Amino acid sequence: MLDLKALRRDPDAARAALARRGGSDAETLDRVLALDERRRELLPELEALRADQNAANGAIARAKKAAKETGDTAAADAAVANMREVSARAKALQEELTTVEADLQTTQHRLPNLPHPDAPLQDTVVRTVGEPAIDGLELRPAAAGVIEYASGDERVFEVAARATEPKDHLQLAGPDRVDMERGARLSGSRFAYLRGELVFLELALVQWTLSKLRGKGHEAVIPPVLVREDALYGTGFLPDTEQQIYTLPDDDLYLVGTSEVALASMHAGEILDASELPLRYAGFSPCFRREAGAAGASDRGLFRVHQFDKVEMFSFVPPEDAEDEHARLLAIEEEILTELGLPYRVVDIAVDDLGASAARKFDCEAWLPSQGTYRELTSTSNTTEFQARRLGIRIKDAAATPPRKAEPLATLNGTAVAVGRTIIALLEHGQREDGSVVLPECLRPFGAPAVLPAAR
RNA sequence: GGAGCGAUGGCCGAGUGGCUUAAGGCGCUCGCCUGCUAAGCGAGUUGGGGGUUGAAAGCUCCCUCCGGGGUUCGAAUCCCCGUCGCUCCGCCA
Repeated sequence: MLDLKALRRDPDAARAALARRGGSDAETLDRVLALDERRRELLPELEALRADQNAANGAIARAKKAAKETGDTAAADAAVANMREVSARAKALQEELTTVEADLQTTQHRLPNLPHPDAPLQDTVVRTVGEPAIDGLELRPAAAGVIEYASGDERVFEVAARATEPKDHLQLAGPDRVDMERGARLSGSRFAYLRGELVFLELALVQWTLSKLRGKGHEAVIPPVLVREDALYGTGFLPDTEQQIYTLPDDDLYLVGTSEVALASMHAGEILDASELPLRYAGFSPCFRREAGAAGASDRGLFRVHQFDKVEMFSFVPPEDAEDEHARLLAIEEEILTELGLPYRVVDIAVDDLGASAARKFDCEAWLPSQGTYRELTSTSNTTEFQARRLGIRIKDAAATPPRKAEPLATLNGTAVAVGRTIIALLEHGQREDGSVVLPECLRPFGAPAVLPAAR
């Protein structure tokens, strides 16, 4: 949600920023401004009547008291009759105001966040890190260091010219470890059983990540994944992505598509003292997505499923620190990919693809050998004050000079590990000629096997 | 799933239709007093919206007793719906 006062003060700036997203936000903005104006016409009128009522209140009380003693109720009755009229007018005004305010709120909720001025018009590769090849197939130097390429360097790698075709994750895992067929039989397409060693790989991945994040000040959280509508409106998923969300109509609950929803809502309605910030969390939860209209053969296996587990970073910071925090979350995502030995690139996401709540978003895309391309593994968004304003999360600093009144803070989110997609990348990159898979050293202390035997 | 009880300021807690503009206490802040500390005395202490202003300060009005409706000239107080908490019964991984 955007700041009404700011919109009122400088509507053209907002209009220009929204125009970069494309779409018809300008009309919505005009409607918001018109409703706001109407609201501010009605308010003083109604408040004047209220003041009358308050003033008359004591007088009526005294007249009633006097009437009780003297037995003469005429004065009291006249005062009441007079107020009856005022009250009727106030009631009519109140009704109109309520309608206008409800209308204002739903209209305001339709406006997306203003994009960051640096958010590009097209997806832009910021940097590419690591050699997009496969250790186990010896298509890459044994101890390849981190290689950085300049922004926009879209180097083409000779993936075709190799002795052995890389296998994809389904071939490497085999139907006993990623069981799509039985998953489909149970729940439909895009559901899978994860079995055997892969379960320990997931748990190791999760615990390695949570431990790392704890060291960086992110408190581990397992949140509810069934939430009320408010949480989805508050985080900007509604009204916007309803076709993507599972609902339980009998209970008025929704299955979250990411723990971002639950983490952002954790402090809904709270006023936090500046000294408590930053608040950083790492949520671990399943995520549910309907993936309506996402049919496509390129998303075989675990890449795009209706249910997956994810470790999500979430930060509450003062608005002026949001950009630094965004860089920090991105750096953690890159650190994780690097330590897992995955080549990746960072993409600055185009304004028209930001989603309602983000002002800026970076995706980290890992190289998938079987597809010969980079695919999204993680993503981090700076949602500035957009979510906090909807959720009523504010920062206050009484100790500051001058004292800082309660105002919305900034929220940011970033994927630490999307388990399914990370497993895909780990399998494909660790594969050896015989079909076995070497897993990253760092996961072993957390219970991951050193090597996954070849699929039967 | 059934039955009952409850929700008041940072905290405790009074308040069953009208000077409640929410008593009283605790905590906190400031001041006075004071060898120091404690005690004592005095003042302050929810959040939000509108108007005025270039902005801030100030001034002013309104709202705010879990949330939303209703009754009434007037609601913390009465009625309805919802949320959350507690107790009992039933069920249960």
